[in-house]
Amino acid sequence: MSWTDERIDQLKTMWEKGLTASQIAEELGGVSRNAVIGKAHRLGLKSRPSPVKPGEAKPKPAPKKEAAPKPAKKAEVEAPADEPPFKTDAPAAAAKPVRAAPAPAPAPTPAPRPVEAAPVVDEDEDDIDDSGDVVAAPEAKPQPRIVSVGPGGFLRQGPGDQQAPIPPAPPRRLVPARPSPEIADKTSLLDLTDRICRWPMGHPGEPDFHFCGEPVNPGFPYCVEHCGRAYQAQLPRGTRRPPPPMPFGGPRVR
DNA sequence: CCCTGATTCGC
DNA sequence: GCGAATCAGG
Repeated sequence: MSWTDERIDQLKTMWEKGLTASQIAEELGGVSRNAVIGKAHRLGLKSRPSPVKPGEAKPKPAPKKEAAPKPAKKAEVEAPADEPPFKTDAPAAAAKPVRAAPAPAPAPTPAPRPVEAAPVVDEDEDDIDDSGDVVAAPEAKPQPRIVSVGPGGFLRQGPGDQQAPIPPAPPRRLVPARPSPEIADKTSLLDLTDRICRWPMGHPGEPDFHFCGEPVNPGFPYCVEHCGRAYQAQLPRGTRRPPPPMPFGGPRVR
């Protein structure tokens, strides 16, 4: 896998959202946790609480690379005696750049409590459907853990991932298993071109995962509607409009 | 042990 | 530029 612009963008988004490198790697697929971290650093986005002690000296541990079947090593030339070696242990205040600020005051980035997207309310049938078969709510889906981040930065998580507050008693009817005839002509990964919107609908692995498929907003990878979602400016709190409704199988605006 | 991110360094 | 190997803390 290579780092396409899209993947880089996803990486950035997820990284900034505080997802772990593992989660990001898993989400992106085809890359390892290390790859994600490495890329993140190369991109310049770093930081985030690292377990490694920052203030401690970093004695370069002898590179125990066992894999050194390479006889031809580049000659390591020590710096000539241009400069008299400073006493490395001397309190040279200006001798070396101080790298560990004593008061880093770790950015109090409280894991940005991802707000669970408002449940998709399907109220078009309301009180009907009480005829005959009772649709037992599946309740606990074996879904392991799903964390997806759309290009807009919205973050969605699996059920068991967070949110203790789910006390509201489960309604008797959750999802009336519907055949979903509208998912017949979904846009699959293979259908993607440069001219059709590649905004993900649903999540990889789910049976109805597909892409938007609308004609793109010229110059962008998404249609006009999803460009609005992807390139939102962070509005100040309060001014923010609540919920771009998740248009899963929803209204094709246009 | 598991997890995490940081760093190094051969490719 | 990439990422496995390695390090190091929790």
